[in-house]
Amino acid sequence: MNARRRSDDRTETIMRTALDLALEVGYAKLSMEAVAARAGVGKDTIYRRWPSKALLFLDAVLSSRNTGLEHPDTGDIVADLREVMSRAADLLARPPWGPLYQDLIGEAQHNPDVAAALNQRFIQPQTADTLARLKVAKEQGQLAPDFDLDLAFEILSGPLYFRLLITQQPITQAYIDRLLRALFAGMAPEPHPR
Amino acid sequence: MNARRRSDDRTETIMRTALDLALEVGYAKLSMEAVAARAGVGKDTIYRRWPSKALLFLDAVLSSRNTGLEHPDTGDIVADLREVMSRAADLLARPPWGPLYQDLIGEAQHNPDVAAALNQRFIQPQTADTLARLKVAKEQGQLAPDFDLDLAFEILSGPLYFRLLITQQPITQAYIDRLLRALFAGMAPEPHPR
Amino acid sequence: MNARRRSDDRTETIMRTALDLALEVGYAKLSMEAVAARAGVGKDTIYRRWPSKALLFLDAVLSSRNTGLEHPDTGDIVADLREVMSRAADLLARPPWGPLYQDLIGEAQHNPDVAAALNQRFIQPQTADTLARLKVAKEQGQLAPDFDLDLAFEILSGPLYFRLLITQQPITQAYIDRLLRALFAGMAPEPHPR
Amino acid sequence: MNARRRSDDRTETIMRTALDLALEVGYAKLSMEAVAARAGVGKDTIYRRWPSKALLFLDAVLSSRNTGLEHPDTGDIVADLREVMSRAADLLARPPWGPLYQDLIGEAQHNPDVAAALNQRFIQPQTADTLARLKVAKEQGQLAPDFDLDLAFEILSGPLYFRLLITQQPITQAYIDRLLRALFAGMAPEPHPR
DNA sequence: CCCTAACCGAGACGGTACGTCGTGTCTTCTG
DNA sequence: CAGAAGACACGACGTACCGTCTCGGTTAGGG
Repeated sequence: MNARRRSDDRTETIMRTALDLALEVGYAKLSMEAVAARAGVGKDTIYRRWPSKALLFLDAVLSSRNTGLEHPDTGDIVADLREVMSRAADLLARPPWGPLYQDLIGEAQHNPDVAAALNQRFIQPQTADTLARLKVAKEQGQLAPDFDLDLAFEILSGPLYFRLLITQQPITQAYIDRLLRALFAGMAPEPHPR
Repeated sequence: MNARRRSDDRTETIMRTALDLALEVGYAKLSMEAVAARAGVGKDTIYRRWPSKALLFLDAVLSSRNTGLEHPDTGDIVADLREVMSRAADLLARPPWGPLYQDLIGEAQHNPDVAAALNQRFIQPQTADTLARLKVAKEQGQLAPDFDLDLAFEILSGPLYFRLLITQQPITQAYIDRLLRALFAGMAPEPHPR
Repeated sequence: MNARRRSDDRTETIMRTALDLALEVGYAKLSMEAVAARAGVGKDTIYRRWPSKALLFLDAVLSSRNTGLEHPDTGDIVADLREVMSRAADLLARPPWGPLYQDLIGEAQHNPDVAAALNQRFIQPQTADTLARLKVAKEQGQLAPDFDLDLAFEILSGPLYFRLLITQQPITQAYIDRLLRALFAGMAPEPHPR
Repeated sequence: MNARRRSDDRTETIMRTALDLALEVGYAKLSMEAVAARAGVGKDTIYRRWPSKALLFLDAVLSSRNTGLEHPDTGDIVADLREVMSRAADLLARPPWGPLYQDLIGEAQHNPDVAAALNQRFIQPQTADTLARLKVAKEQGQLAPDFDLDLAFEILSGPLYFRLLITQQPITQAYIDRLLRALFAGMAPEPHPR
């Protein structure tokens, strides 16, 4: 009801500053000293809140905006997935967020705390949202009763991450459509499946 | 024809030392100083050969062994893919190689040189090998003429990397089988696709 | 008239704590934070009373005890001086007071406030006491009318401080006797002075 | 014969810089960071040579000049002592050297390394020089055979240090003369000594 | 006897400096 | 004469205190 508490102000100032700097020089060259200096804050004030650069960065990235990646429900599961995948590709594979997200995942590879926090705060909610939408579709009969929702999610997500992190090929709308078509129309090895 | 040249010895000594140290303390805590000291080599001798820690590490990891991930051809494309995917999962997602491979990919996220070298020296050959095997299968009529080989490769690889890098769920034989079944038996959403 | 006021209690608690800590870790490693923490007192409560660590320390040392260095008057000026000098050497050049006193003088070298307070609160009273005793002796005819009292005091004190602060040689009873003998029997360079 | 070695240059640069800074801001506010920055040198380069600010400062002060406090020998011991004491008072009790010397002695009060080095490198040589001059005088019959040389030195030095370090009274030529007169003419307690 | 202003503990805060580590370059000296 | 050894300038680390500044929670005295 009343004004935001003093310490909260600093927390947000620091995260915003960290994000700004990360956007300017990249996560690798981000330094606690620079964040402290630009934020007009003592280093202790940062270390009191985050034990490492990695977790500050994670917090800064994940707190900075609402992802806008919630699933709509137009009644057409394929259209809805297409919509969210497109938005995700636009957001996470393009500047300014793309490099930050890549760095976050890069850091997670050798930092269990970051890996855990990233999973808990971003991957799992996003996964749960997708699975919920798929579940509704299955209940509405748009998907077969034995449709493997978990696997479907990974088949849709995996290739996108593969392109983002490994081959760095662009993730186009056409590619998303190919993926969706393969998943929902079946990728039968023979001309006439079944 | 005669004994290996002196400088080659050093190159290999350094790479082996770097690899040993990386296995002991992890890539993040690997230092050029430590490599030089343990290898009994001047730091310049390292910098003369590699421009950065990242590329030395990449070289050390990729040169250290033959991957053994070439595709067999038993005539059964699914069995052959299953075999290679299992071997890859065993090799790349488990200690001692798993963490190193993860670190390599992590480093690639903010280091274009590493990303390029990793692609060129590991990902692309591996991709080409798989695609070649798939092409043979298509020519033998095991796959439909319009079967999207590139996409198939990414649908098989993507989810494995997703689990390795993002969710850190285990990559079991059962999971590989689920993936292969989905891809080759089709994942029709409705009982009677099309 | 009634019980000591609350704030006085704190003042003494703080000084006592400062003294304890100084005895344990030395003045150089004494910190206001540590004093506050051990005294169970806020830092402001200390700063409200003393403007700096140095002046708190000075207060703590000088308030902690009565020196017991007042001059007796047995009628024998030499014996009386000998007595006081011995007591001073025992007190100020030996643990636990010696190191504290040395630190105080050390601090005074670059802190005019400490230098002034030390002079005013310890050195000058002590000097005045000695000079008063010498004056009585002169009036009693034990000393020549033109005996230079001020200089005599400095000749007695200077060498003691020289040993305490500079050469760190022990100040023995024998040394004090040598000093007194030199001063009162004369240190004639030639067999027959003048 | 050939040019000064590189590392020697840095050693001297650092000492000179430390001395300059000490003259500007005083020893208490001298910081290793500031020395390094102004000398254009990494902090490690300083720490490789001196383990602490105190020892760097000591080295800087003691190496910076020849004291010029060697004893002349005009044949008149009193005149020679007077000469050296005057020069010492001018040098050590006046800016710019006075404050530095005071700080050095101040630091020595809680730093045994500094105390030892100061004694060994400055006090003892100076003492030895004075005693040698006194010894010559005694051999020439200017001083009585039982003249206590060591004590004489301390009676001459002690009061000067007492004024410098404790009471901060000025050390005038007149004061030096009073001291010398007292020592050599005798300070008889009675009107007619002996 | 309650109210209220002063005081207090606790410790966050912006700073400064510490002493250490690793980087990539540059020197020195040796086998 | 190449290479080990390591010095070097630099930048960042994470820590310790400084002296100032909130923040609530007493606490005692005056109404």
